[in-house]
Amino acid sequence: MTDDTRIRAAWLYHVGGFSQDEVGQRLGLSRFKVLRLLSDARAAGEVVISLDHRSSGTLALAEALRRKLAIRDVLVAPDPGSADASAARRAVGMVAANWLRVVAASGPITVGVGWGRTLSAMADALTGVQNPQLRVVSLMGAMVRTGPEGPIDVCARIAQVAGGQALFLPAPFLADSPEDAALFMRQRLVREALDAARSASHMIVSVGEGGREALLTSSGVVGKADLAAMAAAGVVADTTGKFLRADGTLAPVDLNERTPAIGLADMARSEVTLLAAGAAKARAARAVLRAGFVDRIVTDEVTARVLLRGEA
Amino acid sequence: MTDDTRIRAAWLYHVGGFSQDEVGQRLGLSRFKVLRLLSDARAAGEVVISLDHRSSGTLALAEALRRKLAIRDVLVAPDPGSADASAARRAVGMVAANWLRVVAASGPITVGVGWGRTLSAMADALTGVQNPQLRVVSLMGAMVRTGPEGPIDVCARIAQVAGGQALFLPAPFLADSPEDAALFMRQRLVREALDAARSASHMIVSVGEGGREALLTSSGVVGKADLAAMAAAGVVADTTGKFLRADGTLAPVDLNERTPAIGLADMARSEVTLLAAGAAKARAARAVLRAGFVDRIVTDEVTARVLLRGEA
DNA sequence: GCTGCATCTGCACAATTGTGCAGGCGACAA
DNA sequence: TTGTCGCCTGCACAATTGTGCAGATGCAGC
Repeated sequence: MTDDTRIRAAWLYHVGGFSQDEVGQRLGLSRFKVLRLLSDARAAGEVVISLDHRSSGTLALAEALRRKLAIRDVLVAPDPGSADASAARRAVGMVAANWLRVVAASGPITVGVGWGRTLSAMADALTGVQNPQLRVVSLMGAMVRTGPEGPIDVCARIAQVAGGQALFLPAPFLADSPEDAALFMRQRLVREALDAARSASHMIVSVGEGGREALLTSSGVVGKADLAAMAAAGVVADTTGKFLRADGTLAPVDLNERTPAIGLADMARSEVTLLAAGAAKARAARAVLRAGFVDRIVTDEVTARVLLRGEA
Repeated sequence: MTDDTRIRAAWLYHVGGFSQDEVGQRLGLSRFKVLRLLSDARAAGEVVISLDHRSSGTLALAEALRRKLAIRDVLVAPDPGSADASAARRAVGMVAANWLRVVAASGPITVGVGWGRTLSAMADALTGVQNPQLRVVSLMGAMVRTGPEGPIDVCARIAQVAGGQALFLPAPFLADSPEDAALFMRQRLVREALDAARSASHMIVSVGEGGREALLTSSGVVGKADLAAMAAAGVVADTTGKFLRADGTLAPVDLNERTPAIGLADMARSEVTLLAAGAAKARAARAVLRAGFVDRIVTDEVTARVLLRGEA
């Protein structure tokens, strides 16, 4: 009913080339109704605009960065202009989605995914994949107060657009003690999920800054005491529930023993794509890159420049 | 230079969410310049909007038609509204492109393609495929005065977006006599192309109405005498250089011996997708369907209804 | 039935986008 | 040097699209 007219309106407008007024006449709706229908359709992902990122400028930048980092592949989204980090996330998300569209297009394939706003943006931009043999596995435990960027949501949304299967890690993102985390990881169902994650040919993760304004902090997952421990241990980045120092090594904090998730060694065995959107992530991204398990980075132009400039 | 600013402007506008005015300020261009840049980018296929066609209405229609025709698959594009046939072609082209995007996504695959305005629309709408192992083969000979809808153009454009390989049939679409056509088909290079075409796992063809206003006539390929012979023999459709009667059998005209192309038997062995855009094509499409080699039809809502209503 | 709450609708107005056209500018030939 | 031809640029104006808001409508709970 509404579903139908929405799609019909979108076709009349985008393919038929009618004005919103004309669409309204044909469908017996007011122009305003059509206006809202169209924006709904865009929000629902029924209408997707996707664009090329291969300008000569970004290509050169990507190649330079690829050489410097000595990794397999670098994709750079053009600078979307605003300092607003959400624009950078959308840009990186779109480029990552276009890449994933090709990778996950067909055949039996397992993809491990992290969480966060950039991965959420990627899920938003992802369309046109139809692969029932796609398995999407969450690489870490779940949050409690979970928005669209939580581990479960991101994983489920990606699986859903492709018509594939989603697998979650049935454990909390952060356990109260290392012993509890170990207990969780011994559970049969958790082990099954972890095994699936370890078999993933591709992993897509993002990076947190480990700071005060980071999503991990603001979402209330890590508390005050943990924050202090992180600062003391020199944590500058976190991915997949692992907290790293600037040199890419695991920081000596018990947090690293308290997150049920796959380990860094598992990631080294898979083809890992790192999403880093926004220059504020540059330092953290550098730390993750130093850890040595990243095969491809997708980032925006500004951040790419910062990474290229940075020492060593 | 221009290439670069065009893409940059597109990102600022579509991803960054700036108005054309603001984009102009950032890039040091006038609003009008930006306006033109954006429409260029759309024309160049750097910006693509694609939309879902799965409304409940068209799904029901598709399923009904699938049962009636007893073929594997039916895709119905929502009615784009105008009686204008080019809108129908765009709609069908977009749906077909979305289907092909999935099919041709990866792995070594050979796809045979026909020609015409609908296939050209499909090529326009096709993006996001990146498969160097894709081989696109033209199923018939070439036209002389060839626009973007000629066999060579369609084939090359599809191959180009995917970064794959295009193979042409190095022969004219129509030879002067059956003997000449046979001579062409004995050429080694022609035989190679035909062999490649026969090995295609998928073929995508459209249908001509065989009438006066058909592209085949207006493009000057068939002359007056041939037209009369076609009328006398009851030709109502042509695909891939074969001219069919309403019952789906080859019409007794020497045209059928004069077109260097793969044969109907070859098509029966492959998975054939028929594109039929616009109700004017309904009769012709019916004839092709009766020939029995079609596995999937992509059509628009209006035409689908006509086909569904039609006798037998 | 009534009340309060939330959602939906369409309007006036604001902003953005698109178009036709006149002038400008460089290329090229005479 | 000059004419002229084609293309590009930006302007005035036209059309389309987007927004805030007031009233309408529906609906659950009393």
